[in-house]
Amino acid sequence: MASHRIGALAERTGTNAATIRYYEGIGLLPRPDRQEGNQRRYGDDDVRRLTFIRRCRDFGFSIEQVRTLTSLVEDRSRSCLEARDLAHAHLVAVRTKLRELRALEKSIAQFVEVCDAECVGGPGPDCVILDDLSGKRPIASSCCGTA
Amino acid sequence: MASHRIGALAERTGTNAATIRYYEGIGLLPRPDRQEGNQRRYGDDDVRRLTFIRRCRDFGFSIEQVRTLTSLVEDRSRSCLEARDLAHAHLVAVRTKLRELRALEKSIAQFVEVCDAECVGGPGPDCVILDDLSGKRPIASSCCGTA
DNA sequence: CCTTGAACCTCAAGTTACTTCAACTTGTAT
DNA sequence: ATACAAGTTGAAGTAACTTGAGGTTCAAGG
Repeated sequence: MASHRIGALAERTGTNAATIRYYEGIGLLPRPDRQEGNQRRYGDDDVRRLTFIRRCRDFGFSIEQVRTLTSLVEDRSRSCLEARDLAHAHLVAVRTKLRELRALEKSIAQFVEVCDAECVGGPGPDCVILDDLSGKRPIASSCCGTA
Repeated sequence: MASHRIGALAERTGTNAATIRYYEGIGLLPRPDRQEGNQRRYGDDDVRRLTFIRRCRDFGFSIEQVRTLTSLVEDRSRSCLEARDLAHAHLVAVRTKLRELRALEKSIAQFVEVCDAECVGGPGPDCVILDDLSGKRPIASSCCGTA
């Protein structure tokens, strides 16, 4: 049985040690055994569990959602379909965000392009390209006229 | 000149009224005029500005980053090239976020797919798809065997 | 054996970006 | 006139951590 101290667990899972203690505090991780000098000792199960938690968090699940998911992992009498539904709901949210982000990327890229094309002669106080970002006018038109 | 009260501005921009007051408090939005009874009145400029802020926030830019961007929009004496550079830096950030989000979408979708494919016969106590998330095994394989 | 420095401990407070609440005032519709 | 929705303020609460203070414990070198 591999036994890790908090630093090793932290490194293995890419988690801050303080965050591990925090998770223990809120009951997301079980209280581990302690060695002689009161230091926490973790086993491979803990590595797996924390990896799972971190991955879910990275995926944007809230702590409460992760709690639900881990309880599903723990309690096999409950349906894996429940997990599927949770993941599916999350997928929908991710896809919405993705669509919006793509639109944003497009408009910023366009903005930068216009800048490159029209600001080369040097900027002026009447440059209007900043209006683009605030939606004052549609992107692309004249820019940087020196008064 | 269209003049909105806080509720109208909130609805138009998809922002909580409390958040609007909060933005005012931290100086992200200018203090608006007040009507007779001390209620805030906003114009179309405010609608645009808040729309811009919300858009940036939705895409993960911090309040401080948004502050920089809006100051560029506001202060015309500064170079539009500065705005270009900032926008370009933001574009890089957005693209990174996009990549991450796409990867996320892919893995959640895959997870849901595996669930759909393998859990249709009904879940069992030995369902192992949850192991996928904890990294016990690679995604995709048998699932939900009823003991 | 002793010391030194990294890693660990606890508990408290700080951070970001809001949201919620209480207690009150104003605006609007019947 | 009377509701009642929408607005006001200031303070406190929330999520999910992070940072800090002040004190142990552990592993290595002299």
